[in-house]
Amino acid sequence: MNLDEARERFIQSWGALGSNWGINRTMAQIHALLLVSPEALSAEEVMEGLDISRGNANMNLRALIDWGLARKVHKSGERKEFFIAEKDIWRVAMQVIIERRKREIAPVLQMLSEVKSVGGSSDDPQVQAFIQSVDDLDTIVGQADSFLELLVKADQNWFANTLLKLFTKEKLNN
Amino acid sequence: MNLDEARERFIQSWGALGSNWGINRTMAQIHALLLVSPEALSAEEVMEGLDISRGNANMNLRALIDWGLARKVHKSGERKEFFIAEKDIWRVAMQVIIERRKREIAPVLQMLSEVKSVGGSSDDPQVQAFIQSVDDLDTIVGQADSFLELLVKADQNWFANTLLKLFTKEKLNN
DNA sequence: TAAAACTTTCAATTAGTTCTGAAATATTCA
DNA sequence: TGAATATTTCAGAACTAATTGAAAGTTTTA
Repeated sequence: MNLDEARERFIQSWGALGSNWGINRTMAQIHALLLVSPEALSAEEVMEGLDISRGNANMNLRALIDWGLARKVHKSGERKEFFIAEKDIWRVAMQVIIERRKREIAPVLQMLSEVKSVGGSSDDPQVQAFIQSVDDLDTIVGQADSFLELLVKADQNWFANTLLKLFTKEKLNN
Repeated sequence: MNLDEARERFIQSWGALGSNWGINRTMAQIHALLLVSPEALSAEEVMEGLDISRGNANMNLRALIDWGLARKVHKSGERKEFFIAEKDIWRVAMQVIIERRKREIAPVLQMLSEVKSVGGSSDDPQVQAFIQSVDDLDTIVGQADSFLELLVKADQNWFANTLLKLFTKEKLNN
């Protein structure tokens, strides 16, 4: 496999992954293209590299910047703006994804606490069963929420060192 | 709020959550409906309960079974098949993680290892830089994958007690 | 075995999302 | 300032995913 083929394959795959995680395909592809480009690229170059329209390139570059996954750089003597990917993608990408997930969970926790009020102290077994299910969900969704919250605060080194080592130890002990 | 309203609200919300987590809305709604139904439901009942077509119900019930989130049950004296959801919500969460790992993370790791082979031992700085980027990603994605694998092997109590408590302590210490 | 009961499939439709490209706006240069 | 260059916007087009419903397939019963 030569460099161009490898880049192409990488960009395609990364795009597919992104689209499964709530990042649109083109946005993820632009991100991939910037990641594997040693130099900052102009909007023009992104358009050509991925064969997309000016509007599309512009919109998704802006979205990437919004998300903190890319930024504009200025090349002296150049009039155009250039773009590079944030290389520390753990910090940024994970942050973004985790925060998104948290935002999605919040309304569910709200809903769960609301529906628990159903029927008050009814002893209808249907109601009992429903409340039981909802309680279980509430527990686990709550745990997921706390966990995500902690991940948001964790940084890459903390994750790599503390967490992974801990897991290894735990696993060996059991 | 009465039981039917609560169920309805629950089904809607769960459907919305699912669609953000790689499970399509209808699939998640069917799962929710089965979760809050004390009895197993027939395809017919699912269709009526969610007001969806026969084909849609069938396809998504099959998908749920595929994902290990529901199963068919047989009622004696009945000719129809009935469906019941996995009620242990921890297992549901783990099952979703298992499937998504298989479907999404595995191919990405595969791709990363393939594209790393680019140019063999070339000392072209372009190639070097590309390999560097890919290596970084490989590390991160690999760590995330290992983490998920361990999580899947862990049980809920372990997670709730050890992991969450540990995180809390870590956070306070830093 | 045949008709009834039930399940699955799939082509066509509908709904939802993303992309294009040309026009409008903004910025830079001389 | 005004011509050239660069960026942004957005309505409609193109594309993708989800859904329908009718027909084909399968299993059961009598």
